[in-house]
Amino acid sequence: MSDRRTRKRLATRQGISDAATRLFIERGFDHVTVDEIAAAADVGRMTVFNHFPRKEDMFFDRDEEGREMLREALRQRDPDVAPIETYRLLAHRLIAGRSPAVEFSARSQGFIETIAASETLKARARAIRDELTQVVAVALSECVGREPADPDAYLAAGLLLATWTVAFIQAHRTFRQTRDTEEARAAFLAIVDKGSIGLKAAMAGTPYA
Amino acid sequence: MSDRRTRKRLATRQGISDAATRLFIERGFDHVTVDEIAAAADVGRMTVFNHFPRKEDMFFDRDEEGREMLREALRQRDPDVAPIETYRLLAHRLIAGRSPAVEFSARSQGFIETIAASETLKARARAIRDELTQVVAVALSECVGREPADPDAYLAAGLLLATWTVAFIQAHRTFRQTRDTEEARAAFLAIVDKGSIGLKAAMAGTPYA
DNA sequence: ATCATTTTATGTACTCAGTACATTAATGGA
DNA sequence: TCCATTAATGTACTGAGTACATAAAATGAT
Repeated sequence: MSDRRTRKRLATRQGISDAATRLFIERGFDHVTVDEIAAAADVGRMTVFNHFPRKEDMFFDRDEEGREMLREALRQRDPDVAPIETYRLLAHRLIAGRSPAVEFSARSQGFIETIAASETLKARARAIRDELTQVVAVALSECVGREPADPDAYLAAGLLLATWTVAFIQAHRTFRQTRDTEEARAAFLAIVDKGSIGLKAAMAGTPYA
Repeated sequence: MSDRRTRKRLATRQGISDAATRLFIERGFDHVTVDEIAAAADVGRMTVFNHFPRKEDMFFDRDEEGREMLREALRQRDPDVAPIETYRLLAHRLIAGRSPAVEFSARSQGFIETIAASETLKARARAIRDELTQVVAVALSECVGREPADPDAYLAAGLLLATWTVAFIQAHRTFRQTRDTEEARAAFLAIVDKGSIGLKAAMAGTPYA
């Protein structure tokens, strides 16, 4: 088994990502050079680019998990529950389960502020949001047996991600002002629920609602 | 009057933007250098950066018009029509009026494909979408006399821009497949109308619906 | 018209992300 | 141990964007 190899490779990768993320949060994304990251992680500059084609990839290193979560939610859904309702329930489950994906804490605040301070990181966050929209659209259409390019699925996915995005941002705003995690969670769910009402109305008559 | 100065400045700016856009569409955004743009526009390289801080600014040179249109729609609205319905009517008006903002033609197809082929241009397109969302959220809250950070306004704006974005993309897909402008227009309005139903449901009980 | 002022165009020299390509070194299997 | 594979690294380059200085053009007042 060629295991030590992969373990070492992953360790190197993690070391770079950790060093980079720490530096980004400390000093801001745009005030950290790749050379400094390489030095901090004690690797060569090219090793950094070997593992992370773009500088911002070191910060958003776990974005595949989000995609997988959204796919998995529909894959394991209760057939009696409509896809859209499944996603609403997922939001509640993530909050109840203290999922890091919707965490409102001093730590997550640091991440958010780091992103907000950098055009590059904001751009990547938007790209990830678009990817998630695609994932949901495809998962939705597949889930009800429609073609992958079904316009209804795209509208549903767009509305869903818009809702979650606004919910996330507003919840973080709430947390910033109140420093109260529970209040932020409540704000998140309130907006998700409100958006779900709209989503269901828009999808009335389709298999998604 | 210091008019020739501004006229010359604007002419220089327009010349750069025109040359750049032509080259971008011809050869792809990433295969055109700023030096080539400067040469094509017959100006110095620094003049390019003087007018356009970012390369992609030369392509998206008229994005302020979109913001102004969305603000103006609410400013001049019929008080008997709800803000959300105002935006639905705006979409229909733009289509009926053959507005370049929602044009489906071989020319617009060229623009879209140029954007789709470049991560940088896609990133800027997403940023513009976010800016439009902000504009709508602020305009909406202002329009009904709520605070500018009203969560309902942000949700409404998010859902609205999500709807328009999906409508625009799907309509362009329709056009690409059918080459039929009218069919693309119909697809655009169908999705906008469907989204509006959801938007109204989500905003039920607020002054926005 | 001429000169001083302001604004616009431009040149020089730099930083830094990202790429192409070559090379070294570590690892695993035979 | 020797060979094949893969990871780490070095060198040299391209091209966007910045800082700062300068030239050139337009303006207004005299």
